[in-house]
Amino acid sequence: MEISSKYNPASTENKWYSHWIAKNYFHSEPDEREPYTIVIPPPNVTGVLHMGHMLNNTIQDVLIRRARMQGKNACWVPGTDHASIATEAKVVNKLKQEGIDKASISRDEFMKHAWEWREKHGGIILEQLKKLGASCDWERTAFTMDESLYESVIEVFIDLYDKGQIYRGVRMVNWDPQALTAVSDEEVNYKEVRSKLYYIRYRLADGTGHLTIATTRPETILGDTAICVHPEDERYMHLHGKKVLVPLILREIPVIADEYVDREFGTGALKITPAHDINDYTLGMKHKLPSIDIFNDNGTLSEAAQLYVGQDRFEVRKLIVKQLEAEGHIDKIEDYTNKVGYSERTDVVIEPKLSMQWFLKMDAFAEKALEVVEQDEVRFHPAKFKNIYRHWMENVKDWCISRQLWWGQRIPVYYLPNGEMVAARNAAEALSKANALLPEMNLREKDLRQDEDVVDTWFSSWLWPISVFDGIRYPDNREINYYYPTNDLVTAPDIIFFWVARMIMAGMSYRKQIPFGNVYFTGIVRDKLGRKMSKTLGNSPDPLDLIEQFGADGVRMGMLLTAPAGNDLPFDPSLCEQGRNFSNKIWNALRLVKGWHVDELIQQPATSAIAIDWFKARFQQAYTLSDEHFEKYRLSDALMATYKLIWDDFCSWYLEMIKPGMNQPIDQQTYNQTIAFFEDLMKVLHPFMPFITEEIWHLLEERNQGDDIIVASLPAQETYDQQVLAQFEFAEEVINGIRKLRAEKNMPYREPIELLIKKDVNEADTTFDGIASRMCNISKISYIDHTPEAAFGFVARSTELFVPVSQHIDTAAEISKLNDELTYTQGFLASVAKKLSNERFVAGAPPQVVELERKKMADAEARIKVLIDQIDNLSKL
RNA sequence: GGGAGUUUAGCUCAGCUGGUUCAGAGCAUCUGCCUUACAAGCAGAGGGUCGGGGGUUCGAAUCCCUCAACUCCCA
Repeated sequence: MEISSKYNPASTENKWYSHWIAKNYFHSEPDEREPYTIVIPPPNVTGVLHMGHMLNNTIQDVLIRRARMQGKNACWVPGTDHASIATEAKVVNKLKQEGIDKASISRDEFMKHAWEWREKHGGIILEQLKKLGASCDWERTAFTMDESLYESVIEVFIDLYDKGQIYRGVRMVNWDPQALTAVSDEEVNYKEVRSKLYYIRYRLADGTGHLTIATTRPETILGDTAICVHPEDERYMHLHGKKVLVPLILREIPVIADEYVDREFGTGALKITPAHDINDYTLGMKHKLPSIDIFNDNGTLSEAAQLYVGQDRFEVRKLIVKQLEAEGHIDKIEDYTNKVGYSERTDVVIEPKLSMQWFLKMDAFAEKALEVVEQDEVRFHPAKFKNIYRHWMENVKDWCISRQLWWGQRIPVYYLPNGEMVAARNAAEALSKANALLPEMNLREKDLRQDEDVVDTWFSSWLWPISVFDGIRYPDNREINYYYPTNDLVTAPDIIFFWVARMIMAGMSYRKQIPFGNVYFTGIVRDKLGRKMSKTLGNSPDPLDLIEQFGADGVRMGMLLTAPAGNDLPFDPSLCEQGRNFSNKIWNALRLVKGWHVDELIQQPATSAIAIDWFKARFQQAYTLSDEHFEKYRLSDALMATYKLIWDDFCSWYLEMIKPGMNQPIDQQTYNQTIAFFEDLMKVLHPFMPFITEEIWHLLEERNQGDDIIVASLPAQETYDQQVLAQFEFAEEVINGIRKLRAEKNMPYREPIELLIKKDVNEADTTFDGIASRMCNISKISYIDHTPEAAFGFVARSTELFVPVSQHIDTAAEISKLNDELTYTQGFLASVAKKLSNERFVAGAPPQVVELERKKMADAEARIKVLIDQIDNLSKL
């Protein structure tokens, strides 16, 4: 068979992905097998694949593929969320470019445009996942605006509304003046910015002087309704109850006292703008202050501001400072660093704003959701995230779920003419509910008005593990009963509250069951400078470019190796190189093995039989280790164990042990066993590197239809021979000793050497002698009882070994080296002896530990004797 | 300001409930090799006072205290 000398990922990857799809291997239907389910954390439908997704989905694919090969019914549900703010912004923009103003079209028309946009641009990210090898059940692809998911959201809203858990109220919300909607606390990013602290004078109304306050937002003075000082602040005692005048507009406002004020900050006098600051709002409530909202929804000043009406808030800041200065109100201006909230969606500065919104009460949800995590019913990996989760749950605030948008599930609340409300699936149902409520009014459909807003996107995502199986609308359907609860959720830690927490809440509430058993928190992918990768920074490599460069397998491996759970991942594209190199290594091993020709007539060499025994044991040992790592969700360690098994044990050791001589045939038995090993290795590696393993699977042997590695069973776990592993360890020490000797003494591998072992052959373990001979090009191994002259010696364990040489030995150098080792060993002995002579140690330490120390002492003594002998012998030369 | 976490080799990280002279892995580095599977490779080697200080203990990277630096979350 002709096998190309370089592995070509691109063609291989497309070929096998199509094959898997054609065979429908990714699809799952409920059956009698044990289910293994993952629901994808739905990416934003407007998104494109970034490094975080790559990491996240690689991990999910590893878990899913492994489960599939374990014989479970593996089901990975893909999908996207509708990202109301982001998508609406895109659609509005697109319309604007076409000369259409959103305000000029109807809600229905807008929705039509939005769906068009989604058909055209949505789901790019899912296509990209295929390049990565993601084995999602594409037939199950879900979207949060799909009819069944949409209706589920409405059902849940109505249910919660009817239970009184959803309420409407005026609250200070995070207002996004660009998207023209409220956003949740979790959608505000606080950034440190350099700004100014303005010291502004307010004249006393009685003309007896003035009072200076400090603020970062001078434009908001127009909304001031009080000045607050600390009650015990002596500087201001005399002002309590007096009035001051707001500069420029000369509104009279009181000076109040409250312990909230930090006397150290600024001048110790705080201006209070209840409509535009959350703390001021609280104070305003407490002191019954009026609240003057000076901003329009788009961030310009309103009539209530009296000045600068219609101008933008940041523009006004500049203008008002000038005017204040001109009129002598500015005391001084200092540089100042503070944190300002930005909208995660539009990146504009959030304006705290009072508005009427819908809220969901959280406390009842939080209690149960906390409990299941505390009790490890839902397990977090790594567990440290439990603390963060607990802290949030214990301080959880009601969830603002309304958004002033059209793209999303419209709030199913209908207002009656008298101001009462009903929640209903549709207008007809609302009408009948309304008439039941107010029979005497004889209402008609046109008397009802539905709320204009939609619910937060996360209000659909939190139902995701249930709604993708339609478990809200049909709580007893076959799918939800089979697939729920799902097994693992893989996500980045920054959205632990967005939905890990809320999915658990929804699960406990609507299924009385956890939504998933394990949550794997990935790291956040950062660049070399430690910055989060983002489109705005432009510091993220294009994942598809990487795949092209290193192959999907290479990229997958590069990401996994350096990404222990929960640790940030400083990404460097060269990491993928390691993955690519590994692919190539495997490919070359295949070329070697498939290059042999088999002679059925020749006997299996004894060395090959031993090599096979050893590798069998070694394989099981590493396989077990890798499995243990999986149990702990330490995927990078599991991969590393497999990597070393293949590269070091299989390629560097095993293949070298059994490799026939140049142009020599190999015996049938060894060949078959080697192919079998290769197959097992590919199976174990498959979840990590699906493409190359499938390719090699098919190159190793002719396969029947349907005999594909993706659906093969993982090798069985067996107990293994510990003894042969121990024997090998000694052989390895000997071989390494010889290699080192050759390197140091410039003895090329080509030249055969003799090996003399100072040991009684009847006591020696000669199992690996043949293998050592092959690997080190040893012409003869002899067991001797004396120390030979003119030979380089070295020690493995407490056995002396020698390689006779013809050339001159630098005895002084040899002796010096032996002396170094002697010193070290003597030091070691001393430390052990000290320990053992300490009665408190012998009495206090557990017997096994003491026993171990005794053995160490005996070994060290034997080794010292050997070393001294050697030095003596060399000295005689 | 409140909370959590991190600090071990040049880099990224392992080191579980103290116990081999325990300090380890991968990558990177250095040296020697184009040994017919592989230079995307082979064979060797070097490299760390486990953030600083103090304590508990027969024994501390591991437990306690303290200081410092960094990161994240919340306000």
